Amino acid sequence: MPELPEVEIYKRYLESTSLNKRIESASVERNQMLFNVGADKLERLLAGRKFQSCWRHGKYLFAELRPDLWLVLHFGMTGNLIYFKGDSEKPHYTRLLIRFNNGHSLAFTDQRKFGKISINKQPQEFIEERNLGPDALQIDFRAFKTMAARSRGAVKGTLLDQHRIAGLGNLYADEALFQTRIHPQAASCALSEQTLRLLFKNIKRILQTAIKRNADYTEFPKSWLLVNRVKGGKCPRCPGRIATTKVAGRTTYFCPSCQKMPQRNGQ
DNA sequence: CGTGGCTCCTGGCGGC
DNA sequence: TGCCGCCAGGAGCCAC
Repeated sequence: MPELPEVEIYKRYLESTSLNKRIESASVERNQMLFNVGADKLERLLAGRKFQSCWRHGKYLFAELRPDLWLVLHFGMTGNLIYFKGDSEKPHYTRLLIRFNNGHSLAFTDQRKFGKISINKQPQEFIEERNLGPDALQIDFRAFKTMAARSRGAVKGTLLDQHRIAGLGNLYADEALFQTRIHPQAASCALSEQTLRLLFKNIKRILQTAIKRNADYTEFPKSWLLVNRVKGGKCPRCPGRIATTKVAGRTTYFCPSCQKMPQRNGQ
């Protein structure tokens, strides 16, 4: 599930495989994923150009074709990038295929088609158009605190709202709340400054650790909820059991014994 | 303004 | 063994 760490890994993958190579041709295999550009136009925009740089904001990946022309990828739930030799064995679920002049190709694959492909003049323009919040790795504590204080709903919903903070999805939101011992239903504006500071630090640490480990869950610390995400499973921290509930429409895993609702007077 | 519910899509899995 | 229905998950959209 591509959340911020996965998209950061895709960015590095694109940078290490596909930068500064002339694009011979491109083909759109499924145009329902195109957001603001037609298949013909996208193919024409890509052909003959090179990816010059990459940028990431939240769960969005931007690839520069020209200073005022960027390809924008969103990976939905099952999106992936695959760089491969030749185009004989095109990967399953390829939605956009980009052929380079070195005989290699880059495929944007997406089994469930929740991903989106678009074109924009500038990443910043796209971010403003979509009204995205600050990137979860870039946001500072002041902005984080203000954002949390303004949100009256459950803290889990706040963390998932890409307009407030961009990059966290269902799994990493649960992880951050678990590691900070916050109940996912707690109102975010009811959290003390001390708790918010801890949550802020944990979000950064969790995302950075995940990136360092290539977003490979099998390499994550055993103390994380992510690797113990089984209903009724043992909490890695206390004798309690992992439970599930729905928060903000999402299945939420948490430990009811170490993630308590905050008391009226803080904490 | 905020939120809950529905929708898109597909494969995997539990139940009968 | 087969089939049905449910679920996962990001995010836009609509109704309240």
